[in-house]
Amino acid sequence: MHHRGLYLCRNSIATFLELESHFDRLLHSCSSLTNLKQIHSSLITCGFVRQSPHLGAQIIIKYSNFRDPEGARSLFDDIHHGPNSFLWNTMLRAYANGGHCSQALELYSLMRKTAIEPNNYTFPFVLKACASESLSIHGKLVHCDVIRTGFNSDLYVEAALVDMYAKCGLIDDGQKVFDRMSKRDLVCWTAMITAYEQAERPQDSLSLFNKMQQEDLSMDSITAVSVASAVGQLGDSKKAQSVHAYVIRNIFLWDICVGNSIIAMYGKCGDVEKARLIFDRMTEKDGITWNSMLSGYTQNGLASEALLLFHQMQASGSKPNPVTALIMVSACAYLGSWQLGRKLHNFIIDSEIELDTTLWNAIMDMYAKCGDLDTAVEMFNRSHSSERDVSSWNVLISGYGMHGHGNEALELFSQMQEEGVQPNHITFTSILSACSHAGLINEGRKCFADMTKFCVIPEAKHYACMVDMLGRAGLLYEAYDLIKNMPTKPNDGVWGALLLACRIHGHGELGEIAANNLFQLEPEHTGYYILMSNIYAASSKWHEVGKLRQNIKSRGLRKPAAFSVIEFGKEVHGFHTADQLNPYSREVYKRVESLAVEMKMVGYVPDRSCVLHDVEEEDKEHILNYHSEKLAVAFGLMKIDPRTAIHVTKNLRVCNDCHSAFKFISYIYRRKIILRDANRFHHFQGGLCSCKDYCLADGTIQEYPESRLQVEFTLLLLQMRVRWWTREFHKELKEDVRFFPGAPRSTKDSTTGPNATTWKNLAMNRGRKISVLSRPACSTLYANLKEGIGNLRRFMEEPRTLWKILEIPRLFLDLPATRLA
DNA sequence: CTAGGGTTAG
Repeated sequence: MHHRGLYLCRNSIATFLELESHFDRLLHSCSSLTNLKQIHSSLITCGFVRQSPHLGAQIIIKYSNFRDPEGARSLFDDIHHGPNSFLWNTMLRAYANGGHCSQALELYSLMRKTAIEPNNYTFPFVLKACASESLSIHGKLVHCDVIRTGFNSDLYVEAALVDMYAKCGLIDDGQKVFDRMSKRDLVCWTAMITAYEQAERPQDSLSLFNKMQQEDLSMDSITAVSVASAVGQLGDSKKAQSVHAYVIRNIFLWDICVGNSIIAMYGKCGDVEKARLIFDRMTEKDGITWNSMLSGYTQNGLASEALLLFHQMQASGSKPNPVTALIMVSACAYLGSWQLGRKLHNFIIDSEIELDTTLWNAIMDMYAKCGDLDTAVEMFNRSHSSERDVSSWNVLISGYGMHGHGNEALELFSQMQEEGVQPNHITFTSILSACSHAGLINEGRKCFADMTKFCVIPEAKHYACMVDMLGRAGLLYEAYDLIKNMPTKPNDGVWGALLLACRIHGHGELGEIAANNLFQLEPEHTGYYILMSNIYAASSKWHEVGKLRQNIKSRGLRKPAAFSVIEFGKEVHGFHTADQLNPYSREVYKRVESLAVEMKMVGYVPDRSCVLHDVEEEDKEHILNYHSEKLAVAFGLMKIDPRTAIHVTKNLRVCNDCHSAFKFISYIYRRKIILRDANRFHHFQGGLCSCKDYCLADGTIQEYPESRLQVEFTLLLLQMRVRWWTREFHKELKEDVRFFPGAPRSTKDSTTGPNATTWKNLAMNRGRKISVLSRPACSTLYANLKEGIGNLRRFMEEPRTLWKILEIPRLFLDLPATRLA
């Protein structure tokens, strides 16, 4: 082909038109950059290049399609442009479409200097360049040129101005241009509708859409995409259905984008089934169709469905892109599945998906949320500071916070400032919640006060962190004052934090205030009714409890189902409360029953207040055993190598009773249990939890938690002459709680048994103070000890039957059997 | 001969 072109030139037979149409055909069938360069050079050789601006323009466009703006520019510079702006416009188009906005603007200013008059074609290209990099100042200057040259009533130019202002974030200026237009077509309506949608103002976007319909304009597929996206932002399932219906009625030719945006819309409105219906009906799909469906699943907590679909996607040969990777990494983070997360990480590396900062951050976050903080830290350290952005720091700060390492989080926060990284609103959410989890109240107060120094305006979520922190520490009125002085209206997060604090400290008055606000804000949220009814129950206001229960019933509300996940080798096991679907459920059921007996022997007392059903006291205890997290931990005890930690993830907050049980289990069986709940991580080891019981206790951080006291005390009893001591201790308990708090009343002979001194010594040997226990904690402990000892006595009386039903904990086997006889 | 509005992740 190349040679034929030259032949035609040499023989000079061909007319201008013949040559032009010849090259036209060549360009039409040109399919590679190399091919294009050949055509370009043969045009130069025959000297025809300067003759036909038409061909020049074609080649410029082709170059830009092959993403080679330099090639386009070299041709452009070669040509004698003549006095009109045609080729300039084409070159501007090449720059603008390729996203080379500074080159486009340079060329535009060169054009102005060369005194070439811009026309109605010039402005849309230049404005597009300004829009793509949000250069509003340049955009405004171009707007001046538009007015000066009199193109301000050209429909295309006006639409481009609207779009430019919107993309630069100057939506009001865009609206002004839009309002002044004498005639509006679908494109500029869509531009304006999209502008509001992109600005996350879905209401404005949709009301504009309604106005458009009143002008008898119907949408096309591009409008449909924006409208669907706006409805998705609203999360209004009813509106989603009407948009869907409207699209079916008014757009006869669906393209993939419409299908994709409808899938995304349904996903965001919580209607995954409908999304899947569309997905299955789409005969042609692209990468975004996948991704939209996957994120629909993950946004609705259906991570396992997402994983299944991802699997099918790979099986069908579709290639995941970086966005797919991001969605799936977050699904693993949600599930807390380290195995799956690790697999996915390897997959990303193997399939050479580009690991940009966003994806890198998501993977770090995934590891932190799967309990593997070390790997997250290592990844952070391995990245160069140039590859880090604010989110990288945020991810690690919140990771430390989740695991209860408040000081590390604070250290990272100051390190970040030393490196000149500007903290944003998310940084402050992370650092405040880290302070809250670690009980670092003064540090938290200081961070909150410093926010304005960093030009971050405290939002409701920051107030919620503060209320949570102060509230847990028992500073309920300080928390309430903070809420009252909020510059904006307190939201559900803020009141929810106060309500939780009131539950912890049994404060009915403030609890009612918080609850009444919450019932108005979120009338469908079951958790708030339950929290408030717990507060009433704690102060025996049964009438009020009944009223709330009735309220829940009449609204037809249900508590979200609790769910716990545990990994075992390559298997991932999920447990629901009282689950019978799990293949191991029989074994697990037996194990939780025996666990309860074993734990009671060392002083565990089931916390029946954690059962909210209206059932007999004895049944309550039974129900506690079948909590999803207990089932998962029991499974872990049976199946997982004792040298490795048991990792469990729960979708809701851990229940108080399970929290206490896991402390016992970690002590008795010498197992490390790492539990992720909806709020944070709990690392159980040796009878202690890393959260220092901050989530449950009355605010005083106990250096010596009650569970540990109970365990050690009971073991002490076992090691001594059991029968006798049990009886003696029982007597002692009846008299008084001598050893808590403060000094013992009298010092008995230490050889006679575990009196106050024995206790003190026991505690001292471990470098602990007993006196840190507060009075309410003491009375609970006292009651629990009493019940625990009662249990122990009953067991002692029938040791033989007991051993039969138990898998005897190793610790007991270590004890000489004679002592028990 | 050259023109304007778009979908997934956080």
